[in-house]
Order: sequence, then structure tokens, then C-alpha cells
Amino acid sequence: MKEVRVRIAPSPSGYLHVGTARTSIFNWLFARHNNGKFLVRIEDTDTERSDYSLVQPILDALKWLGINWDEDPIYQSKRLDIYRKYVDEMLEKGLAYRCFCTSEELEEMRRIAVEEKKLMMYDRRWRDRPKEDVDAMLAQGKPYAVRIRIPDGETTYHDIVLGEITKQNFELEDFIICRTDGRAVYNMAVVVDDHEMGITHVVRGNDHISNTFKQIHIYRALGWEIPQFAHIPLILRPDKRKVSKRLGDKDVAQYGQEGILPEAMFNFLCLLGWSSKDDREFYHYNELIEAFSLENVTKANPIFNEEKLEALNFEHLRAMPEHKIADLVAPLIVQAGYTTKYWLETRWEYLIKIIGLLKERCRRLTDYVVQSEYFFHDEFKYDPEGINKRFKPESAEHLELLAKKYEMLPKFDHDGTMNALNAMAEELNIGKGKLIHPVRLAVTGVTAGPGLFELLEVIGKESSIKRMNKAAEFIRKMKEGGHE
RNA sequence: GUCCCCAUCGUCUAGCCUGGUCCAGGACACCGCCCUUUCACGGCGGUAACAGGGGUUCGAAUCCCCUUGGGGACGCCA
Repeated sequence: MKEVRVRIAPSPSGYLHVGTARTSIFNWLFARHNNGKFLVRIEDTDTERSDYSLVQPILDALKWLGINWDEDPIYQSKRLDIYRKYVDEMLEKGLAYRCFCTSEELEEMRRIAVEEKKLMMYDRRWRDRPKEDVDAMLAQGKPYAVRIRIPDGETTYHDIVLGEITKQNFELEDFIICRTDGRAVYNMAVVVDDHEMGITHVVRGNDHISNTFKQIHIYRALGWEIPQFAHIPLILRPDKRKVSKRLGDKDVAQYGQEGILPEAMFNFLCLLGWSSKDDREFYHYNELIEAFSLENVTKANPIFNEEKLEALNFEHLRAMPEHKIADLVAPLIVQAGYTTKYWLETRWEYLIKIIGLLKERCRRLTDYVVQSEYFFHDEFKYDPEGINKRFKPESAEHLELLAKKYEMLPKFDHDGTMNALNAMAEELNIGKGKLIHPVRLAVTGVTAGPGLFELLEVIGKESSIKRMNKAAEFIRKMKEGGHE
């Protein structure tokens, strides 16, 4: 069997949005599953809109997702001569013809079409002109575009995901394959490249179905083998419009900035329009390569739901060893200004412990940052609501008393701190919650977080006691302030 | 408007091809309860869908037709 070769063809007119990312994922998975090749082609024939500074970010986003390619990316702008060669071939063989219509003429046709509420369709006015007319225009040096000669009849192809699709040829106009300035147009370039690159399967969004028929006509004209097509459903935004750069949809890499793991993004995007048919949803890369097939691609357009992405991210995060999370979180901690890189590197075990404590409550990498500040320094503010709820007048005394008991503790660990606190609650004949909550607020500044005693153990004796006394002082001042 | 595609819980989906095992299964979200010093995790339970109408058939989520709804394409853009 022929080696599978697929490609992704982004145009450098923006970043990589989730739609293109998902198309890349399906192509890549299909290639890897079949031990084939995955290629990248930059579609930059539109010189006005192409911006080369945007190529690298697109490639970087693919890499971030975990997608690699097997041959150097191909740039269409460097292949213009090749396209022209085939345009000429079609011209010579009479499969295409020169159209000398001016833009004004076309404008007029369009105007009339709109007026008559009809589809604008080129009227083929140059399709069968006598050779003398054409030669005369040529002799005058008149500019022309090249149009394909669409035959009569209908065209049917078998789509791997959609099945048989048929279109009447008369629904298609004799579309332009080469511009007045001699540059081939998108559909022409795509066919030539896919043919020359040996592409066996074209996997792309279903917004390309109409292009497929145009491209099939070019394949047939040139007598080339037609690849298999698979049109995958389009990812829709929550408002049901297709995702696009114009509508300001996020760059995939942006999700990385927001604490999403690439493997979670990959996993999630893969589930948008594909299912393994069992109830499984959580996959690592290799498992996806193993399980993926185009036959299981769904037909209906799915809506992108960030909540589910986050849930899946949580699962991936929890499946990840703590030292790996630490590698990813450390730079974010430094970036947040909590501490320095050096400080962290010399206290790596401490970081690992923090991650262990926070693991069950961080859905994104960024959650580790917002939830961990108090592990790195004492200068935090107390949550205002927490103050109201947990810092009672008597709490100052309690905190000081407990701090003293903690001072005496031979072993400042989970059990030690817990037993001391429980004992004190019993002595004072109060519920232990009356102590636990203020201590938590004193030590962390917030009311929610890991269990208090493992928290104390990790933060350590010195710092914990210091924070408790500081909070006691704070409460006293607050009380005085209240009396004035 | 024309053409093409699609149609199961709010969302992602399984089931549809090869009708009965489906008063439709899973996941996210939501709501309860349990666990618990908080927040989470976890456990248990719950609300929630075959778009509508016609056929075909003993029997239809599954097959056919129509309607409706949604999406996409209609460029000398890609």
C-alpha cells in the first residue's frame, strides 16, 4: 500500500486558531497512526495579506501542541513558476482559456446578478471566442486571466467522513485559475502542490467542500490521481459561528499562557469531532495515535466549550508527576515575583511539597500561582471577608496561646500541630474550628486551601508562629480601631 | 437568494450502516447527600435529549420523504 502523506496548509495571515489546530491534529494523528508523513505547507500566494513574521508563531504553536512535521515546510510563494507551467499546459490543451474581461465588466455582471437576485456566474463570454479574437487581444497586449473550462454533467466524490457528495457542474462557473498578473490562484496552487507533494489524503474543514469540486476538475484536466478527501466538522464558537481570526478567537498558544497543558489541549481538540466510540475521553498522545481513525470522525459541527477543556486539563494535571508540574510552575512563580529562580532551585523539595498540597485544587497551571503566594513570603493581606468571619476578638489570645504551645513542640509536624491544637480546644472548652479557622487565616491570609496541619508542616515552625503572632497583633489593633 | 453539509441531554458524544437487548449510555456543567476544620478531591444519587410531521414495518433514535432549524460555500482571498 502507498505511504500515507498528509499536510496542513496554514496561510500566514494570522496566528493558529483552534480550528486550524484541530485540523492539524487530525492530519498528524492520521499520519502517525499509519506510519505516514505529515507535512506543512505555507499558503502565501496572496502577497498582500501574507506576513512572514506570522509564520514562525504558527510553527511554534504546532510545536507547542506536540505536533512535528517530517519535511521542511513548503512555501507556495516560491513555487509560482511551477503553477504557471501547469496553467500553460491547460491552456495549450484547451482545458482552460484566456478571459480578457476587465474588472469593470465583471463588476457589471455582478451588479446585474444582484439586481436579478441571482447568483453571480461568469457568462463564459470568452470560452468559445474564435482564435482570431484572442490573438488580436494578445497582440494588443491586453491583460487576461485564465479560466478553467468546466465540462457538462455532474461530479461525485466519496468523502471519508461524509460519504458520497454530488454537485451539478453547471453550479460551478468557469472559475479563474490564474490571475491577470500571472500568479495562480489558491485552488490551482493547492492541486499542483498536493499532487507534487504526493498527498494521499486531504483532511480539512468542511468549509472546503465546495473547493473540492473545483479542485477535482483541475485534477481531471491535468489527468492526475485524485487524493482521498475527508472533510471534518467545523469548530463553532458558543454563539455557533465558526471560529476565525476575524472574530477575535484565541491563538491556541494563548491557552498555554492561561495555564492549559498542551496535551490537554490536544486531547480536548481531538474530542471535538472525533470519538473512539467507547466512553473513553482521557488520552495521552500515544494512545490517541493508537486509537485515531478518520472513520470515527463525526459529521456535525461541535461547539468549543472551554469548561470541558479545563476539566480535561485538570485530569492531565493530576496524572502528571509532581516534579514535572514543578518544572512548569517554577517559572510562573518567579514571573509572579514571589521569589527568585535561585531561591526555588535551592528549595526544590519545598516546591514539590507545595504542589502536593495544591494538586487537588488546581485546574490550570496558573491556579498554582494564585494559590501558592503565602508559601513564599509573609507579606500578604488577610481576606476581608475572612477577617469578618474568622478573626474574633478572642482569636488574638487564642493565636498567641497556641503559638506558645507550638513553640514548645519538639516536632512541628502534622500530628504534633494537630494534637496541640485539639488539646488546647479541649482546655478552653471550645470547638476546634474556633481555632483552626483563625489559624488558617493567620498563616495563609485566605479561608480556603489545603488541610491546616499539613499546611503548617510545610510552612514550618518559625514562619507559622511568626504569622500567628502577627495576626494576633493585627486583631488587637483592629479591636482598638473599632472602639475609637 | 442558489448550492452543499448537518440534526440524540445546556455542551462534547455513544447508539444509527447490520431496525427489537434504548421508557436511550458516558463525560463536562448543574443540583442534592456523604466524607470534612475551610476550599477542593473522592463516593453515591438526581434533573436533562432522539427537532416536527408523514410513511415503510409486527416493531424506528435507527430506513425513506417532507418541513423546520443550524452550519458552510458562493472573490483575479486562502
